[in-house]
Formats: sequence, structure tokens, C-alpha cells
Amino acid sequence: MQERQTKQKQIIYEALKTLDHPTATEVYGYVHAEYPTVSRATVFRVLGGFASSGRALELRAAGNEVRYDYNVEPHYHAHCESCGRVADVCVEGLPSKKLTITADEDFEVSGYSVEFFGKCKGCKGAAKLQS
Amino acid sequence: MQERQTKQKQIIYEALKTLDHPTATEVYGYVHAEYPTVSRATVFRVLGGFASSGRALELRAAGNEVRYDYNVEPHYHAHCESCGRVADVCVEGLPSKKLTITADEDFEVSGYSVEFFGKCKGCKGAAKLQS
DNA sequence: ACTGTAATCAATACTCAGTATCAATAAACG
DNA sequence: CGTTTATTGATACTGAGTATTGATTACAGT
Repeated sequence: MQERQTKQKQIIYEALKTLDHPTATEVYGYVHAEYPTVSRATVFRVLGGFASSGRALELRAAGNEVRYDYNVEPHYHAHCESCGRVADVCVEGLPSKKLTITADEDFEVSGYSVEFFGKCKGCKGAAKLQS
Repeated sequence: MQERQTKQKQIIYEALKTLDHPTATEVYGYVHAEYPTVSRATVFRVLGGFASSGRALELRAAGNEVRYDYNVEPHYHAHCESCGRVADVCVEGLPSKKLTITADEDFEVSGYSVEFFGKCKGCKGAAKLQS
């Protein structure tokens, strides 16, 4: 027996689709409002499971908390420098996976990712709240 | 009066130059061994100060702890997927800063960074310690 | 040198994301 | 239905980073 389908997983996946690139904590807040018995550990556990089974993407970036994306199609993300929110971006002009990489010591580079920064809609106008 | 030169800052900067892309905790360990009175909070504070004054780089990547680099010249880093260590890499074939980026909502993209993954010297051979 | 004062510090309590543990629960399957 | 075993809920824990606060200390002005 492997990978059971549980009500909690359905609930959490629904939340993941409803919310926009949420953190585990945001998913927990959303889920917990309607299903108070679903525990925090379960949300972290299930989201991690989604990520490692390829059912969701784990967006680990820039010191912010980990965010999740139900859209597993390859696409790029922009991270808001103010609030940490994530938006999808379309990019043109990226190299065609043909980079010559030389590490100082013998470091075996197996891949790379590109990360975009900026200000999201909310923070663009009302900037300088925390600086 | 601003930005004072203190013995702690010197000690911490020396540690930063001696260690290889250390975390704040690693710097603390190193410093604390020789100067037991320097507190953890000071190390975090001073390293953060170095970063925001441009005297060091803050390497925030891939869910790992923040690492610091005294080399503020623009260069790329590779992050070891096993131990989190960081190595400098030379890259050729990167786009000449001319990307066309379109965000979904009006997200104002101001920059991007490229992050490399792989295995460092130590973890390449002795792989699979934690998986 | 001496002193006033703002910047800094040490110590420590705290926050908060993520993890570990483990007994209780409930899918899947016969 | 009953057994098996993946999963869950509750809760304690970890560990990086931050906030607080009273004590120090670098340094400008004298």
C-alpha cells in the first residue's frame, strides 16, 4: 500500500489552487479556518509530499519562507522584495541551457535557476512600510 | 556620529575573510572560540550591517541559511545541494542583461539573479549521507 | 587628557518556520 | 467487516534570526 488519498490532502490541494503561491502557514490559515481539526504538521507534511511527488512546486527563494505552486509547468517567478509574495513572469531572452560553468574548486554543477526580484502591485504604491 | 569602528567588527570581518562563505552561526562559532565574550546577537547584527553597507554580500539561497561573502565583486555562486556550502563559479553564456520580462499582474521586476546547484568536493564523493 | 553622548555591546528572552515523536485514526484491500 | 499500515493530530522541540535592555565604549568637542 502506498500514497493514500485522504480528505486532508484534497482540502490542502484545493487551498493551494485557491491561494496565490501561498506559504505553508498561509495554507494552514486558510484550511484551518474551515477545518479547524487539520493540524499544522499535516499541512507542512502534505505540501512537502506534493512537492516531492511532483504535484506542486516548492519555491524556495531569497531567505523568505517556502512557497508552493500548484502549477508544475516550468515557468519563472518574481519575488516581491517587500512582502515576499510571488508572481509568475514570462521571460524572453534566456540562454538556451547552454552555459559554460567553471567552479573554483571541483564543484559539480548540475543545474541552475533564475530568480527575479521586484515590487508587487500592493507594495509598489505603498512602498517604504518597513524601511 | 555614525558607524563606529569597534574591535568586534574587526574580529568578525577577519573571520568572514578567513572562513569560506560562512553562515552567521559559523562566524559566531569561529569568533566565539577565540573571543568568548562576543555574543551571537552581535555577530548577526554586524554581518547584517556589513551586508547593508555593501561591505559584504548576503547569499540568501534555496532555503538554506543566509551565508556571507566578503568578496563584493559581482560573481556567481553555486550551492551544494547536500551540505549547503557555497562555491564561486565562473559562467559564460549568460544573457547580456537584456531580458524581456512580463509579469502577470503588474509586478515591477527590477532585477534577477542566477543560482547554481550541484555537489561540492566533499559531498560529491561521499554522497547519499542524508538521503 | 577629560567628558558627554550616541552607537554599540552582552545577555537573554523571544518569535516563528519547520521538524520529530507517537498514539490514535482511517484508507485500501481482501 | 477486519487487518494492515499510511496518515493524521497534538504537542514538544529545534534552530536561525530578532527584540529588548541596561551596561560599555568610540569618538567629537572641549
